[in-house]
Amino acid sequence: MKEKINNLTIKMLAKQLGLSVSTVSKAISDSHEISVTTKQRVNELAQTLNYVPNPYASSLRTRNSKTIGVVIPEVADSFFAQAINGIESVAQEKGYHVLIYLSHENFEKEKKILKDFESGRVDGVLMSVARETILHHHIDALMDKEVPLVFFDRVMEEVKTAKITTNDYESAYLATAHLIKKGCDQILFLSFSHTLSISCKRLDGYKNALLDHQLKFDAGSILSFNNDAKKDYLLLKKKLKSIKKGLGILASVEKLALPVYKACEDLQLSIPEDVQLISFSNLDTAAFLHPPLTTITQPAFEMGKTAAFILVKALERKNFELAGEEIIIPATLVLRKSVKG
Amino acid sequence: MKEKINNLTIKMLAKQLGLSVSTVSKAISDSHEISVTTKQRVNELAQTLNYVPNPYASSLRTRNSKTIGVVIPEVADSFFAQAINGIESVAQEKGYHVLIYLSHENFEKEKKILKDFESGRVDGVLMSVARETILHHHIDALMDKEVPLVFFDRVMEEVKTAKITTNDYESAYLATAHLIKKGCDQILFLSFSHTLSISCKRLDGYKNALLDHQLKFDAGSILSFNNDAKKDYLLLKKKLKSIKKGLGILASVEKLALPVYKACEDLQLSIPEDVQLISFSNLDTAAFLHPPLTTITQPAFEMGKTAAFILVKALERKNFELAGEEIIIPATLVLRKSVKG
DNA sequence: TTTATTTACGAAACCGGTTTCGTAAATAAA
DNA sequence: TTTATTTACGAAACCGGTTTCGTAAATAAA
Repeated sequence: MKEKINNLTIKMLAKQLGLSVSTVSKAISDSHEISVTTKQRVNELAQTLNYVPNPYASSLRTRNSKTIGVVIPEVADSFFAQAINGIESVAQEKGYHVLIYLSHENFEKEKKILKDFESGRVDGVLMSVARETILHHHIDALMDKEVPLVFFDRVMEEVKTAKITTNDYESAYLATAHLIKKGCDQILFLSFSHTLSISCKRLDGYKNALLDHQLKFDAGSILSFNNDAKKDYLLLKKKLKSIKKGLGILASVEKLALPVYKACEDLQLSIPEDVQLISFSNLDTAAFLHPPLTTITQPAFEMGKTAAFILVKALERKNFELAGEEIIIPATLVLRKSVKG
Repeated sequence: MKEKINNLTIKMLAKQLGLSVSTVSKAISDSHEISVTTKQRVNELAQTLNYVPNPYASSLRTRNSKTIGVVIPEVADSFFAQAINGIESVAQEKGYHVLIYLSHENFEKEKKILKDFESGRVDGVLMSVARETILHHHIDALMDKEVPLVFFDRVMEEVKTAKITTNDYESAYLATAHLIKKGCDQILFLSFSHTLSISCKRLDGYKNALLDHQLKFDAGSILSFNNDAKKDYLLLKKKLKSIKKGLGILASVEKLALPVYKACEDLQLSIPEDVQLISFSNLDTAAFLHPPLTTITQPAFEMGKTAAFILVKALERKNFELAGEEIIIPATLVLRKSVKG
């Protein structure tokens, strides 16, 4: 750790210009109190001396940091990567900085992250909750401190704030109905959580599609993954072994699709002849998988962008109320060969 | 923008405890100057009142922010997403915060980002340079301000600082040799840049493998992509049309692999019968593409982790010299069916 | 010409921590 | 018992901006 060189400050500028610190500060922020001539002199010197203001001094006084915190479960996932892109696009345009935190699906980590935000480190928060998160007192505590928070994708219904989601219910319904239409009389639902908003809605869509098509819903058709890749894989394989032809599978999140490919390969089951598969997924490679994967593709970039946009609006408008804002951006079912034509 | 509630400060704690502000500050930072009894009293009250110190006040005085800046070209790319994971793992462990910036391969954006870092916003920087970046005065300027910077993957040779890379030359050589062994007498090199460190090294490996195997290197075999997906695709298709059987392709970055699949599909060329393909890639889905893609898989997580680790070391040790540190973590050639068995 | 207003700036307080330096009281050394 | 040292704390300056309030000089209004 080297000690930093004495940086150029407003004080030094002021001295060189024969002006007061306050005048220089105001000149730089283009205050109407300062004459055009003076502003020019100040900005010229600032330019030539390469003056870069200290953001933390400013943050301390003004109580805002031009920084937003993004809390997501993971980053190596097409959906979240694309969502970050969307978030960055508005952050960059509006001059905000983006702090990224990963909860790794862990409630304690998520709590710790939000706790830190109570310090005033960020002006606002964009968040997609962890798989483990059931309670929301950590979120409430943050919002009690007047830190605006916008959910995207994985929301907590009980928390009164903006929520940017996809039409999870409808998409799952549509996908399930599609599988039924293509001849599946049993459909496995690969579940990632019993409690996450997206999981519940997708499960509901699946259930209701079954019922509406005179198929019985059977709890045994829900296969719960537990974020332990190996165990989950064995479970899946066991399940697929014991199953008859005409099976459909709806994978409720992206990461559950590849294990199906793998298990089918292992068990010499053909997709889509033996098993038809649809997955929620934003994989670029979906079209080139073997066979190409039929996906429910979420508008990830749009969702991130919208969430960031709403948040920035809340930060910049005096009386913008987040509580009402619930925006649903529809996903699209992209038909490919993992389901019969 | 709501005005923030008056936050709990050290001053208020001090008042309630009948102590001075300095004593409370020292107690909280566990200074040896303070008695155990007093520390306990202070920490107890801090706990019960939920005191969270203002990081910007602290940053301002101590001149460090416990924040590192990460500058990458894009995030929706397996390599960078995994690298971020690696970075986050050490940041989280060591108590650093991660600011993310995307250059979108654009030099001006990269310059602007680094310029902002001259403000002292971050303690150190992790960076993978943009495609467009040729000059490095913006990096020099930052380093002149004693902000340590560590390159990973895409480095600037001329800048004297730590560099975490893969064995690009060897990997490309190996892949090319492998294609030759499998019967390719012409090999296309799909290039992403003429100037990026990784591109040059990978090209060199390719060239030398050709020469060492008595194949002539032909400038016409380098196909330059220009970050314009549509044009690039047409270019590729045109090239593939005019080519005889026994072709090999080495895609020098991940995003150039899918267009090959697409073009081959369009042109009814079989991989690997007509075209054999190897790509630098960290795609999870590589094994399930049609056909499975032979990849040079970079240790993305490790690279991010190592880069962050070295940076933190430089931040925490008095006289740690980054200039010498050049760590090369080898990639692995993963054989799959896009090359003949 | 006198009074009111506007313009353009400066002094000083402030944001909330950290650090330096000074000192009374307690303890150790002579 | 006297002197030196250590312990445990506090006052005040400091980090580098921003903001409030005050005012001389210039200009406008009466």
